[in-house]
Order: sequence, then structure tokens, then C-alpha cells
Amino acid sequence: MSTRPALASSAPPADAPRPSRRSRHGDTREDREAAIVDAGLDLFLEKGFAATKVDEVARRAGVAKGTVYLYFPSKDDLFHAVVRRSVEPLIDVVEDLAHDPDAPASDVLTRVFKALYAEVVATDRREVLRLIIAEGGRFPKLAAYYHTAVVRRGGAALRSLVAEAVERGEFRDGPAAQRPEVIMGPALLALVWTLVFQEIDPLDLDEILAAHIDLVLNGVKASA
Amino acid sequence: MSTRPALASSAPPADAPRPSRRSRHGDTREDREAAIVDAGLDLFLEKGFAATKVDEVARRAGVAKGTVYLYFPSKDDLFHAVVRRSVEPLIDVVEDLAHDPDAPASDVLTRVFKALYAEVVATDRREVLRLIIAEGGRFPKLAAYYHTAVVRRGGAALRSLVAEAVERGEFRDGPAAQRPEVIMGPALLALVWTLVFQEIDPLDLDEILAAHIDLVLNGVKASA
DNA sequence: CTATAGTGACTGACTGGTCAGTCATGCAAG
DNA sequence: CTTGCATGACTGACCAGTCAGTCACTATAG
Repeated sequence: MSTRPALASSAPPADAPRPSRRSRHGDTREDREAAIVDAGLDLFLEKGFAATKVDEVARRAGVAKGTVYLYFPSKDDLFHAVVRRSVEPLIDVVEDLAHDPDAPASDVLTRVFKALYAEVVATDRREVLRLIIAEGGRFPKLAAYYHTAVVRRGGAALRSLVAEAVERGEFRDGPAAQRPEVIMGPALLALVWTLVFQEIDPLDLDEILAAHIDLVLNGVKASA
Repeated sequence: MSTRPALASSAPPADAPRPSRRSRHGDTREDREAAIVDAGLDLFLEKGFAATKVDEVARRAGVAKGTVYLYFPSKDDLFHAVVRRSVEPLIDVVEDLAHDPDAPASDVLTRVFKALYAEVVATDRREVLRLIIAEGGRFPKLAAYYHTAVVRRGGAALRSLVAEAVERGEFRDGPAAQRPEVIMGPALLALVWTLVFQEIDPLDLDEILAAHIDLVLNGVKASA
């Protein structure tokens, strides 16, 4: 396992272009893996980790249970892949919006809030957060990944946005400007509310978004 | 089996004072039930519903598995009892603080925020919210209970507090005052952050509390 | 007061069912 | 023919819920 035998004459070079043989059913290795992850995404989001059966994921992906284990060593690993797959697209969207150094910070924030409500809170993507909260305790690596991929990156962007606005005199300095994470709070509230009470007492997201923007901008703007 | 013989002369009257026999081990029925709920509380909070074994709850409560089923018809019912038990104390604490019609609303809010951070966000009680979020989907009754017991009640109190402050001219009217739920957002953010990222990147709750108060009060206060 | 029958709280081995992960076999592509 | 992907029946572990039996205590009889 440690050293290769020296006689490796006809051994394929390490950088062999991977035959990439088509699978039995005519699709590529990547297609199948994606199908499995997609099926897992649906089911994990819908039912959580424990209640989702590997067999079910396999059937929804159109493969047999054993096939799942050709692509992922365990249910845990499949779960990680699923979360990664569902988080990554989010990041790019938001990062694009936030990077606009010349616009007033209040415009940038408004735009980001609107995007978050429309693209996350109001869609099934919010379920990702349920997974993170629910399973984060049992999968510390999951929490760590999410922290690195989303929280740390988003926090840094937010921090610099606000710091610049303070310097420019657009925002008031103070405890809130020092801890700009708090301004995302109302969006999280809307998200969690929707997750838990959607059926019982659905939130009017437009109103909440307006209230959020109103509260935050008045809370941090330098007094006129 | 169906009817008693008519001669039941010395039958005890229906209103007999219930001997209230002590249980085999010398403690009362209520003691044992409480012990089981307490054990369940620990374990459900720590591991979630699916990962907690009834046998484990029983052992921690110092009884046999079968005994649990003498007190609760199913694991689900035990779970409900556990959540109810852990939520009820919270409500009273906060409700007391909030009811102070003569104080300025900003003082009342500050007091409530401080209490929430100290009594919930900074303690194991925050785990209750993880349960609600994680299992709310699979137990709609749980979400409904929490909504009635906590959200609806708290929301009503908050709404009237803010409405009065607006009338008095202390708070500015506007979208935020119309949807005062949003002002609780940062506390929820702190709570969820702590739940998920405690180990990785712990939050300085004092700073966040200060930022929260700063943001919210400046966000809703009528301009001087 | 002692002996005996009655009560019901408590126990834990057992059952039936579920499910993650394995592996002998089949089969299509090269 | 050979290679290695794909299959799904199978295994072993696990666990919610059950129930026949035990035992501490109570009530009544002698």
C-alpha cells in the first residue's frame, strides 16, 4: 500500500486519461453519481437523515441499492455530498450580488436581502438550513463545512461592506456596525418561521422583507 | 365479566379517597413520571428523537423499559411530554418581564432581550429550538403546540407593546412597527449560531446582545 | 398478632420489523 | 474472452413495543 513495486513496466501512467467507460445503461459515471446525489437531496431535505433509507434513494435514482455503495462508501458520505451539492450554488449567487464596491451599501443590502428571501427563504432551499441545524450536532464536519463555505465567507463580505459604509459616513458606527451579523437576523427568523409554521401560520414574506429592510437600514444609517 | 353480581354490598364507594399507594421503590407515581420525563429531556435534547432509545431513557430514569410504557403509550407521547415540560417554564419568565405598561418600550425590549440571551441562548434551553426545527416536520402537533404556547402569545405581547409605543410617539411607525416579529430576528440568529457553530466559532453573546439592542432601538425609535 | 390471599407496579426477555452494508452472480462493453 | 459495473437477496445489528411472570405491599381471616 505504501510503495509501488519497481517493476511497473506496463502499468498505466498515473495520469492516464481515465477510460471513462460508459456504464451499463449508457450514461457516464458522473451522470449516475449526480442522479444519486439528486435523489438523496430530495429525500434528505424532505425527511431528514435518519428517516431516509438508502434503498429509497437508490430506487429514486433508478439504480439498485448496491450501486449507491459503488459511488459512496457510506450513507454518511452520501449525506455530505448532498449537502455540499445543495449549498454551493447558493454561495455564488449571493457573492455576485454583494460585490459592487461603488453602490451605496444600503442598496447592496437591499438587493442581497431581496435575493435571499426570493431564492432561499421562499424556496425549498430553506430546507438545507433545517438539515444543518438538525444534523449539525451529529455531524460536526457538516457544521464545519457550512461554516467555512457560507458563514465565514458571507460574514467577511458583510463586514467589509459595512466597514466601508461607516468610513464613507453612510452608516453610523456603533455596536451594530461592529457586529454586522445581527442584520441578517430577521431573514433567519423568516426562514425558520417558514420552516416550522408554514402550514399553521404562513408568513407574508413581502411584508417581512419590507420590515426587515426598514428596520435594518434605519438601525444603521447615519442620522440625516 | 361484564356485570358485577348484584350482591355487591361492601363494594367501596366510587369516590373512595384513592389509597395512592406508593410504588414498589417508595416513590410516588408522579415522582417516577417526572424522572422519566427528565431522563427523556436530557437524551432527546442531546441526541434528537430518532437517535434516542426508549431503553436508554428508562435506564437513565432508573426503571425498566416496560415501565416507560406504563406511563406513556408510545415513544411519540413521551416526546411530546418532554417538549411540553421544557417549554412551559420559559413562557412564564418572559411574560412577567414583558408586562410593564408604564415603562418605556425601549426599556421593556432591552430587558426582554437580555433575559432571552441569558436564559435561553446562553443555556441548554436553546436545544429545545433545535428539536422544534428538526422534528417539527415529522410532528406537526409539536409545531402547533409550540406555535400556540410560544409564538402566538409572544407575538401578541410584542405587537401590543410596539403599537402602544408608536401611539405614544416613542417609536416610529412604518413597516418594521407593523411587523414587529422582525426585531426578534437577531436573537434567533444568535441562538442558531450557538446551536450549530458553538464548537467551531463561538459567539460573544454580550457583543451580539449589544449590537442587537443598538440595531433594533435605532431602527424603530422615532427620530429625536 | 400472624397467616394467607389479593393487587398492581414493575421487570426484562422476546417478537416482529426495519435497514445499513455485503457479496456471489449476472451481464454488457471493449 | 476479459474486465469490472451493476444487481438485489441476504446478513447481522438494532430497536419499539409486548406480556407472562415477579414481588412488595395491603387487606382480610383466623
